[in-house]
Amino acid sequence: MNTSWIDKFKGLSRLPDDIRTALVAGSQIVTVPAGTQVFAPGQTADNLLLLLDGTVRVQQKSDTGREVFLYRVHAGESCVLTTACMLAFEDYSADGIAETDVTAVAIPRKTFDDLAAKSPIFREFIFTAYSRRITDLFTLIDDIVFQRMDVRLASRLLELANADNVVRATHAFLGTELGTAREVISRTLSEFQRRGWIEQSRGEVRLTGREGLERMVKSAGAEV
Amino acid sequence: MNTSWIDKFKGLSRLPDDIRTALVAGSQIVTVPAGTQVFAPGQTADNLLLLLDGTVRVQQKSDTGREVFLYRVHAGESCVLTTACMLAFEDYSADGIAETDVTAVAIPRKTFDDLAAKSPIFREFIFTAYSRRITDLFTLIDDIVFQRMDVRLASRLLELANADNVVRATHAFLGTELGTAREVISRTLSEFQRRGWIEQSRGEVRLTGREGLERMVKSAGAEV
DNA sequence: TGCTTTTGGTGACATGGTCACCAAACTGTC
DNA sequence: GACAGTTTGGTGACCATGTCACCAAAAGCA
Repeated sequence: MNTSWIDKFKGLSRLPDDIRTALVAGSQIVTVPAGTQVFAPGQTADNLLLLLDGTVRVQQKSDTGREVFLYRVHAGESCVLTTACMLAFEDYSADGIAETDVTAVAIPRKTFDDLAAKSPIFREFIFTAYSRRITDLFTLIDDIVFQRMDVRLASRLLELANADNVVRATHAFLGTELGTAREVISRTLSEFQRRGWIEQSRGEVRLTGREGLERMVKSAGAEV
Repeated sequence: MNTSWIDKFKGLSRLPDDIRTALVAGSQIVTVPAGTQVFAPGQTADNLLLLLDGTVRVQQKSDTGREVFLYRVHAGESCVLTTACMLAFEDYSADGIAETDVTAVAIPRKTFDDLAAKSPIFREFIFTAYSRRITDLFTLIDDIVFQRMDVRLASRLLELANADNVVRATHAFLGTELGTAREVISRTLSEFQRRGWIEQSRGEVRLTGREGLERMVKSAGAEV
């Protein structure tokens, strides 16, 4: 039995051998293609997912059809919201989408509960994951309420850029990512371009002057 | 040993007798006066609080000194953020203040961990509490991003009004409550007054036409 | 090629946040 | 009561952002 994936998760690496064995035996590795809805309100989720590879985007759907990005689950993190999903709250309306092809460890409810009973380290791992999400949401709220749009966009561009300093995203995508309107993104990007920080082409932003963006973010005392 | 407070918490009422005894024996009832800081970043919290009476206001402090209200913990709910506080995340900056005199059950870390190991029902109670907070934050974010200020204020006034339809709060307080500026509250309240929905006096808003406020809230498909 | 869809640009306008002030209402002190 | 200081609320000007109504260019497709 291969337990090697366990060490991808910081909080789990200290698990004793018997728990590691139980965890691996009681779970399975799954892959889901990009675009799959990993969880959704009303849909019973009977697995806790630990991401080995890829990213999951968690977003809030409003009544009016618009969407706000909440957070992104990366490899090495767990998608605790699926456990909240298990509990099925009435008015809750967030869903999770695989942004890329995703490989994950699926821990069924029974295994999850057994381990939570037996292992203090596993418990701490779960509580830490919950707390991390909560504090992430705190900083997101702080950001939305207090931070200027141009700073938030600059910060997000730096985050999303690949090794070639290119962000592959439409203005509309960046809009939902920051919970704003496409027009606002268009205007702000034009301004960035005027300052020589970026070049634009359809569906793509090329960062030609990271320093400018970084300066803007830093001088605003930026959160992520 | 008096275990009667346990039944104030919906998720705990199903606890078996031995766990009830352990919970009561391993915790104590505390009271804190209004205005006390219940938890804060950097401050080690070694107790999980279950509120028996009073309310705790959880708010985010921004770098610039402004504050946003995040949520309110009521009697019968647990203040799970103290557990997050135990974990002490770097960039986390929310604090909790007793808004009224508060009576609470303080569960020290050791008892908490013992019970989490022994009782599936206790575990579920804790996970439910976490999930509840997370979904609360989701609806808050949705509200901030999509809802108009006048609707949010109307909704909040209805919530905060006492039995006499009076809200005792300054404009500045309502401002932090909704994450906006005092001036915006002043303007919006003037408009409500013009429409005959409220009367104002210093530090006090009297709801003289709840129907109008309720209509506004309902027609916006309102969240809390 | 022409038609449709996706993406991006733009002006006009409404809402909300910020700033600078002022005025009125309370508080405490003499 | 008179006075000064503090708290609370009101207001106009201005800027940032969200909304709406269009249009145009680019890409996809029959």
